Amino acid sequence: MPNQTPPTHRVTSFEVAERAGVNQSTVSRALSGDTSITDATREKVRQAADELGYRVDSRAARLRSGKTSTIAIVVITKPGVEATGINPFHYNLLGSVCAAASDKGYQALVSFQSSSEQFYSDFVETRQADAVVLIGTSTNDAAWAHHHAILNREDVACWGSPYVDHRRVDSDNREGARVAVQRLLDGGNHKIAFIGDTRESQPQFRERYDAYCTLADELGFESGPAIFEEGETRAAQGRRSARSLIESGRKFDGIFCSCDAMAFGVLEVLREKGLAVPDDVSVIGFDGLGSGAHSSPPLTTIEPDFARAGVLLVEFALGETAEGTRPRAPVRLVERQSVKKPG
Amino acid sequence: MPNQTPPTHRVTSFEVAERAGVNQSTVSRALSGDTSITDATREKVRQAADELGYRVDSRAARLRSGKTSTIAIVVITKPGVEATGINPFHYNLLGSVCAAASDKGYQALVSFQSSSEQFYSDFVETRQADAVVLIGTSTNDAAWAHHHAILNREDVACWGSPYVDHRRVDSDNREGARVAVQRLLDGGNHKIAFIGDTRESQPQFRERYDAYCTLADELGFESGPAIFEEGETRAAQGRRSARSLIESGRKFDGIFCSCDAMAFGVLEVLREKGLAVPDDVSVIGFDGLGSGAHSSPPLTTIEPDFARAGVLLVEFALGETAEGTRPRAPVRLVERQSVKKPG
DNA sequence: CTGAAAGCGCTTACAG
DNA sequence: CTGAAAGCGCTTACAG
Repeated sequence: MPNQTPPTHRVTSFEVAERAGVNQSTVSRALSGDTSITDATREKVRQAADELGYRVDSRAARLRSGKTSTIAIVVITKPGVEATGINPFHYNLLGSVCAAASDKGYQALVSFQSSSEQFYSDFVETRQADAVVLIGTSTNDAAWAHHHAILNREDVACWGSPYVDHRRVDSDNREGARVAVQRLLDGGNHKIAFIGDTRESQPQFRERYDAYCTLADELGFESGPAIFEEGETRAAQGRRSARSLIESGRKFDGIFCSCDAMAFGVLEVLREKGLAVPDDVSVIGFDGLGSGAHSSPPLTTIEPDFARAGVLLVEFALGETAEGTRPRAPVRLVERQSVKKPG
Repeated sequence: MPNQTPPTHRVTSFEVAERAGVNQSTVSRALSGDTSITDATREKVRQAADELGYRVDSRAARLRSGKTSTIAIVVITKPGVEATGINPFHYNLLGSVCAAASDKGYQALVSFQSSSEQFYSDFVETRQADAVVLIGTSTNDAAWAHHHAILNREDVACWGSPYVDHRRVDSDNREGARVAVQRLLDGGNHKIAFIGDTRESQPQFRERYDAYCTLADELGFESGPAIFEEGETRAAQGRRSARSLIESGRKFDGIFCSCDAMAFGVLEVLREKGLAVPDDVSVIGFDGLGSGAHSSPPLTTIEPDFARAGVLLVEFALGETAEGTRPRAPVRLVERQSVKKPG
């Protein structure tokens, strides 16, 4: 156990230098791993630092070096929604972005923003971060409008923005739709309805719907217009949309939901109306929410590769992505029990 | 639109001072809201700053002022678990801690840590933060062991640690157990089983179990030993524990689960065994997970006040809590459909 | 391979 | 109410 100096006084590199009998600059080099330093010197410095309980002050180091080694992550949430009400999708993405940042040697500075008094993104200007990643619900118009101006900056990347003309990362929605629809077809479902929010401000859902339409021609299944009814939450939208679909009299034996949160509402109404899932109608979602494992029945879904999504966002914000590219997170089928088994 | 200088050169407070015709120190005071500055001067400075696109460099400001204005939040997760597999409870808590930090004027530096190469908590030593909040799964022994030494430091607070003798914040577990058990009783269920992980390393669950035992005497319902079977996930533990309970032949008409994640597994097995919830057996959970709204049936549960929990953690870490206090987050009943209606 | 010096961009006593 | 000076604790050319 080294002699720790009492924490009354902050130990500086100067004192370490004195104790080790070297110059302050040598302390800095030794501790930062500069290869020009002799092993013997480095060891001497390390020991002195340990004995004094010295740690470099990151504020000073960053000021002098000009770096921040930090990525700001802003999570946009809906006003008035508490922690338990935030779509788990955004939490998952947050976790992945933090992990990706960390893997690249960056700290993650995160803020949750829902209403105007919280809107803030000047992390780079104030030298708090080298880049900013924005993620969150595309339904908070005010928040995205506030951040709109920075969304095409080279040190920014986002997921979930309602705008298409920007530095965004998305799921591979076309491929996801293809896998979803194919899975329904394999289960013998050929009258496939699409439930989801395809308004202009929801580009990711529009992509899924557009792909569904294209695939209907290609693969020859019965499609139709997107079904969507307003509601407070995605689950409520799902419930009302499902009712609307049923009441329309339209025939269907499969439903492709634009997101899991809506699918949960759809599942509820189907059960309530006495329609068995998957025997009467198969349902597939999109997002890969973990809670889908506990819905009734457990929800089959398309899951984006979250780890990859985090990496893509961080790389994009750090300017490591080739110009003109729109990065896409790969997707995969998560087989559970809401779609009829093939054959 | 003010004349923005090209970003080739970083604008300093010195240049703003020149343009505004004041001293550098006046710029600093004017922009930081120092009340001794005249409105006229402040306005002059503000304008010069706007015209030059000046923003204070937070690294320099923090170095000089000695502050960091940052709280580090470390989220402990299980090794090998991806973003979708992290218990949503910890995400919710993370969101609340971030919000609480922000409300107090602090930034939140967050890291997810699961395995030894990621373990790190020297945020205060390296002047990256003024305090650290640790949250996460109590099942990652190695992680908590690594952080054990700092858990009684005045600038640290935690939630979920397997150790009891430390600066921890918890749900009001006794009150939660009381509300849960009373709800079951009100629904006419008097043979109440407890399913949960009550090993020593899970103090929060032990508290719930202990309260259940005490209440059994007080309120006069049939209790019994805690039922717990090992499993990879909480859901798996819940499934195996439910099977074990059923196979034991013990009579029960109500189950109090130590956490929602296990309750989801319990619900599955009950359905599989043909036991109707809540008609044959009522089930109540603990944690207030949002996904409980979509289980079958939707799970009645005890929810801690997450917003308050976040505030308590931040205040504790910031040394604003009275000495010797163990802060407790209040709890409330979230009525859904897994417990029989009273009367 | 190491030292001596300069300076990153601010804030804060200390004066007046 | 504002100015002039000092200095927070590092890193990095520049020498040798």
